[in-house]
Amino acid sequence: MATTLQYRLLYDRLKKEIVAGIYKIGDTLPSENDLCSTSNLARSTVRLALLHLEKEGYIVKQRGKGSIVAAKRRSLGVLNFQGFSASVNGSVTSSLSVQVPTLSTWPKEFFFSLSEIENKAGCISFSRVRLMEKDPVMWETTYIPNLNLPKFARTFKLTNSFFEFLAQHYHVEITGMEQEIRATLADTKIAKHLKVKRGAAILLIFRKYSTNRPALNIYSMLYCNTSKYAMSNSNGMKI
Amino acid sequence: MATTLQYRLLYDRLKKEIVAGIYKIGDTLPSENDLCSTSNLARSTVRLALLHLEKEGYIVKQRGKGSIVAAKRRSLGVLNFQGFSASVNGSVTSSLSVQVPTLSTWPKEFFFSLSEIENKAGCISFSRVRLMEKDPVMWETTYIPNLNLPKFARTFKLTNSFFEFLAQHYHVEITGMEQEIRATLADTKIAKHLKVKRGAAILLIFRKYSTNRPALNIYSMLYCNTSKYAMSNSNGMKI
DNA sequence: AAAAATTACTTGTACGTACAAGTTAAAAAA
DNA sequence: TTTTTTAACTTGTACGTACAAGTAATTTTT
Repeated sequence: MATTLQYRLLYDRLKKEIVAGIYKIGDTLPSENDLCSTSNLARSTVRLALLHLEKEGYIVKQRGKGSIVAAKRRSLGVLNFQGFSASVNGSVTSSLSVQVPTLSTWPKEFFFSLSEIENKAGCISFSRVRLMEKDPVMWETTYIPNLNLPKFARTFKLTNSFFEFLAQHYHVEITGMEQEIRATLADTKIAKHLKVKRGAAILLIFRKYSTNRPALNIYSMLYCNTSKYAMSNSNGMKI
Repeated sequence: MATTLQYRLLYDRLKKEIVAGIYKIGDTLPSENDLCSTSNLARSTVRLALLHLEKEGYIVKQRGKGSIVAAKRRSLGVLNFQGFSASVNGSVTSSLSVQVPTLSTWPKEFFFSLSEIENKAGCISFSRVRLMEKDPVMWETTYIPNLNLPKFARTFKLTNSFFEFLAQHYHVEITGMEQEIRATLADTKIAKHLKVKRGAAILLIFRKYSTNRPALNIYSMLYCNTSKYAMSNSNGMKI
């Protein structure tokens, strides 16, 4: 259903024209009064449209000057906190399998403390390397407690999006995330997987995702080569 | 100079009352019409005040219901050493001054692209080293455009909290943050400030904070020694 | 007793007017 | 030519009216 809200229509039109490059970064939009007359709207309605454009970072308003088209915040690179496949914008990404899903016990000295239930359930783990433009940039090992996820190890394919798979097959939704970030030096194993020299600077991230199943947390350990692509949060994160 | 803007006065009053706990989280503020009559303002003026409160996360508006006091979003995605400013947990933290606030031009090849306005305004920068239990763990350089922040360079003391200072003296509130994270190797300068060996693994973070002043962004560059303390987001980040 | 309709609230959209305040370029004065 | 003033723009604030649309409790109907 298409909206018939006047400010929405103007907002959509201007946004389209900015995205299409009709108004370029640094350009000033037509003044509010101009927009009023050309679109036959009251100024308050025009201002409402501009307010939303500003809120989303398409323009910056300056008293006495006008509404200036801004460089919309978009992630330069790579991995945001929402998961690899979700954040793609233009770059070619893919995955290499390192270890297919395997049921075992939890590693000793695990990087997050586990609940008794998780501990008893045992651990499914798998490992893959992520590529950006054919460069390996991230080596990711994921650990899940083996809690009521029938047939997971057999049916999950490493080329799939893990979180989408969980949502579709088990109705598991991610509700939160904690992480610890360190810098470390590449050892032989890391060097091999990420194709860097031993002693290169590597980003090391431990993550704990909580889900809508209270006992089910997902853990992951990431080694990242940030020499070419940085880790970033895609768009102005609210704090 | 105290402002005489009507919406500002109402905004300040409501904000104070929220912070003071007169309106608690989950409470609904008086309706827009109530605020109109009690404060003798037009509804558009009242809405302007509420708009600003909403933008800064003090309230959430819901059509048909009202303006509901929200838990102000605080440092959800901000990576930090456990124990700095927000989430103190016993650790003794302090700051060492490296460079007091200085007005100059922006560094060439700045890590974020600057707007024309920011570029012309020039740059105030300062630099400090953060300690955890007497260990230097972070070397932070902050860059601010010199935009309508009178006397900043002289009055800001490096032992103060920078964001609190901005809020108190200039009504500047942080509304968002973007960051880029890399791993790098310590050079001589980093080694000296963080007391590590050259070639040690160092976390490098570029941040861009946006504020309630559309043209005013705050930039900072952080070198972190994560060998003893990791960076983490304090509480389960909503994703 | 349960379902439907009404009513009284809430915020959202849209119209209008008027003046204040910041910016910039052109015109006037030095 | 240089400086100052003016004028013509821009967005910001503040007032007003009217109705649409969502919410929730009450009243009416079934």
